[in-house]
Amino acid sequence: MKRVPWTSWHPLALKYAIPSETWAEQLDGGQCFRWSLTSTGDWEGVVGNVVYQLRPAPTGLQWRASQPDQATRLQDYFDAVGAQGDLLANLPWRSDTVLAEALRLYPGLRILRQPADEVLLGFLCSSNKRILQIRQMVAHLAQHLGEPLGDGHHAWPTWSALAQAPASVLKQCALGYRAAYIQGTAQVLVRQPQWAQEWSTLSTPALLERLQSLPGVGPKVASCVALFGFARLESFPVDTWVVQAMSEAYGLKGWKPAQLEKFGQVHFGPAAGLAQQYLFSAMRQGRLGQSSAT
DNA sequence: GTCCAGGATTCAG
DNA sequence: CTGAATCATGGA
Repeated sequence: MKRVPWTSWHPLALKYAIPSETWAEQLDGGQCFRWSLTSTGDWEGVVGNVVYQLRPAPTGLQWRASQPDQATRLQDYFDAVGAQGDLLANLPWRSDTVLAEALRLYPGLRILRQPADEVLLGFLCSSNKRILQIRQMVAHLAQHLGEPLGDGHHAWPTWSALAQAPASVLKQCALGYRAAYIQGTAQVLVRQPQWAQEWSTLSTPALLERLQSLPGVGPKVASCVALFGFARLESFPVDTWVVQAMSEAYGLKGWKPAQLEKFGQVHFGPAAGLAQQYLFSAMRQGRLGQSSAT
């Protein structure tokens, strides 16, 4: 088996650091699905057709990649310039003790700027599944349909490969009823290779509508793709955990997802999606108290 | 064996 | 339009 042609190690300078207690939630907290903690304590993951490794060092965070010239790409992925960190100041944590607690639990947590194709494929797998199983489905898809990158790693499969995949191969990926969603969406997007770039010019409401025209994409998945894949930070995905958080910690019992989405965007403002990620993480890990918010 | 999952779609009323 | 049933699979 061919080996990963690693570059040398490079420093990764972040305006706002991601401390050690946040890394697991940052890279394995349900917004991305292809990072893993290695036996040596480093993080290893695939973005696009590139394998990356991250490791702490005495001089700071370091990374290397399976291809050269990835510095700009990785800096963008982790919002190295700190645009989101600056937005945190505008969230209502001064008056919202629930949010304040969630922010305190995961210092430095941010919305990764992932390729839209990967977010869409990942969340097409997400319906009615736990994060562990989403990871497994995506790993299977990459293994069977993605380009080999060395040492057993595989690139994300292209929509073309997904559209042409035999049913027997999709069956091995344990997608369940989501296989039809994935192949249906692939068959649409393979004819629009520039879809992400073209749709990126749409307003957020128009983008959400376009996304929901794809098979297997409803309100929640569209909201996640807009947030994680198109950097629409005002997007406020409402999943089972957010429903629970809003019900228990904010007293919004019985509210429907669409109502909670509206509430979130009004209450949290232009960076509602960022707030959502903190609340999601805290709730999912059972660390969100029941103190009331105003 | 039972229950349920970062929901979407289809169907009944 | 709203709410319920259905969907395929595997981990807990």
